[in-house]
Amino acid sequence: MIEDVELMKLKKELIEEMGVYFECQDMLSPLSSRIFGYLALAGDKGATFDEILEELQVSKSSLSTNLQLLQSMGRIGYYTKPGDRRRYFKASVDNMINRLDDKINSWKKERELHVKVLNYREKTLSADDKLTMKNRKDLSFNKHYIEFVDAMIENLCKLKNNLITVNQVQ
Amino acid sequence: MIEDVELMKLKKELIEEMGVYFECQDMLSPLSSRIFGYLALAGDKGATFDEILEELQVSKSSLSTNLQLLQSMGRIGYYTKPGDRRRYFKASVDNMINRLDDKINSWKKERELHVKVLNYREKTLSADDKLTMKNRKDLSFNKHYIEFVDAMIENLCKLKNNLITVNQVQ
DNA sequence: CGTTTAGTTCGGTAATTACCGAACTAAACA
DNA sequence: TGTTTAGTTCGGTAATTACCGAACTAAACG
Repeated sequence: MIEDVELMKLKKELIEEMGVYFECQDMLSPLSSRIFGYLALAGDKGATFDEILEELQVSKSSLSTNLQLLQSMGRIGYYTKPGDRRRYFKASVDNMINRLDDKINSWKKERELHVKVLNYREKTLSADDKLTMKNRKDLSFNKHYIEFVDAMIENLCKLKNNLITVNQVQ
Repeated sequence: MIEDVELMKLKKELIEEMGVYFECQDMLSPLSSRIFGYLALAGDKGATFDEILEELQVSKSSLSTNLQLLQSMGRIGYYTKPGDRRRYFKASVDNMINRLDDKINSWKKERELHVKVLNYREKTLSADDKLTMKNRKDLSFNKHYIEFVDAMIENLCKLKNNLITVNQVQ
């Protein structure tokens, strides 16, 4: 692969853009999210410790710590080649699916909380309160939201399984 | 509304549980997420500055700052009553829908990034590389993921409009 | 067995964030 | 017009987080 200057610039920009996204979206440290972004670009062959070091210009210790962090979260893994001591870190399809699982679980938690809130609100509203239009609307919104979250979870699971199937073909 | 001891304890627990959730999920400060949780429980009538102060036991300045933050994010609003200077802060249905919008936008960003990564990867892979099974599978996963995200976005939008409609009835 | 390679561990520091108290403002009340 | 109410603003501090360098380990190589 020939790395021309333009492509290298594009790479740096993409890593930074993904970095910001994962930082906010997945609550990763700045460095963790840039590593993850870099590995997303590196694709199937992954990248070695030194390659990441070179690209991101950070200390060995920070890189080591953040690679361990990402591995413990199930976001990356590594493989080795016989006769080569280096690890090839990569964000595999399995890791991507782990990330989906996290999203599914967070919707499940959101559902659980909504049920608890609805429950609490029904307990605390007096019989009179329940008859007012505002409150009836409010509670019905809550119920609809729970149904909505159910649909979301179902969809996520379906599409996750879809991705697994596609990946397993051959 | 009579606040018995048991119910108060349940309330505190729920606020804390939501607090932790929103902190991670929506990147809110600890206090912001607890305020939001409290207002979710308070429901349609909302809560005054002093009521929140009393419940969460924080300083006026912190409360003020975090209320402004939540308002600027579109996560809460307030209304006033004639002859009552106090603001009644609340997380209305509209605010909940704003939150959904944020989620939709983040999926859109995720889609955009995936397209960019796919683009980059196709550029950097040589013609030979593209023929290997691993890489073909890898790129096809990427394409499937984009389709998957499209489906997610469509679903979120549909269900958001659903919620808006339900809310507008009367 | 000494040296190189490929990381890891540990202690510390710089930067950021979250929160606080005190002083302040602006409206309303007496 | 002075006082209360309902917050806001500002400067500072405590806690957390992110990162770093230096010393270390464990495997492999010569």
